[in-house]
Amino acid sequence: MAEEHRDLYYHLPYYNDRHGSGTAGFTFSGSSSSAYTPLAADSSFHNLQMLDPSYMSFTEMLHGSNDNNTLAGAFGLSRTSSSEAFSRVKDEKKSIVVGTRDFVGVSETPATPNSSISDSSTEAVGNENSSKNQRENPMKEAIEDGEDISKKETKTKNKGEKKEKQPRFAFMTKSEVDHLEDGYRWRKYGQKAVKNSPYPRSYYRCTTQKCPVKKRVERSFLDPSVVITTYEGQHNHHVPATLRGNVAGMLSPSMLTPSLSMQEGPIFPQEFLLQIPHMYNYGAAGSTSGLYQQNLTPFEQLQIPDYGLLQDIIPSAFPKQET
DNA sequence: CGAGTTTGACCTGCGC
DNA sequence: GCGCAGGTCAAACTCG
Repeated sequence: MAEEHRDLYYHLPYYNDRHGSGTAGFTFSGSSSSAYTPLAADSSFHNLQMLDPSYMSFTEMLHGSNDNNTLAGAFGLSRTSSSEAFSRVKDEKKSIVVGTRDFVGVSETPATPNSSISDSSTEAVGNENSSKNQRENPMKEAIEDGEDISKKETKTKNKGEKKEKQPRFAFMTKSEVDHLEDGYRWRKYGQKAVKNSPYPRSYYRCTTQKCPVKKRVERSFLDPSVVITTYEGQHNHHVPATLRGNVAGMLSPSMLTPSLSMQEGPIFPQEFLLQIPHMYNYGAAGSTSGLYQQNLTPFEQLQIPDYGLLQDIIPSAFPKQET
């Protein structure tokens, strides 16, 4: 009831603003609190709406040129109004936002909005619906990176243990490095070959005790320069001190502290901030390992395995080309 | 020696 | 029921 499964996929194409000069290539569609307006979409995801491009530098976004002083503002979310912002999302059956330039975000709400994170029975229903929706809806299937959520949840459900539905964030980042530094410490616990992709998928867990956060890292085979990082769950701790200096220095305290407030619900924007690849690591002077400076259309960036179906579903959103 | 990585085995769900 | 694919485990290994 209080919690629900949410998957948010943000596309962080690349980051030009290495030195915070305010010339970031990271932009959002829309502006201000409506930047990340969830769009009502029917169950087949055909109700996709292109938003008017309005640009905002990454730096501005991070430093709060928007209403709420955080990235949340850029997404139309804020620390104080995140529930409101998300409620806007969850009121919709499904939502998708596509920016017309450098940012593409897809937000999605659960098939069972009322399912509780701790209510296994409700969760079971949600699982069924989720699986069903995935089959019925290629978009959803693509977005959820196959059926891993339903699989996982069903798996745990069958074990008789209730496992929280973990919200997920996926970032697509142009990078030559697979494992993007994000301020947290991770332990790799698995690697699997991915079907239809020459690139393996790596599985990481946060090494902090009792922190449930996992992430998966894989590389798009259509555009090997794109790394897809999917975060699952929420950190219940701060960024490790050894890394915080690097990270926290770039973020306001308000961006850092709320990540602890699990009981207040997911604070995605803040987590998001801390998990933005490249913000600090590859922004370091002298780094040559990180980012391309070239421009890409969001559609080029979207052409990763799991998102390829977007092209079929919303052809108007993609330039014509053979894949 | 501890922390992290590698990698094959195992488990589970789904489609046929 | 079987095979496939995704996800996880855990022993062995590497590294600092």
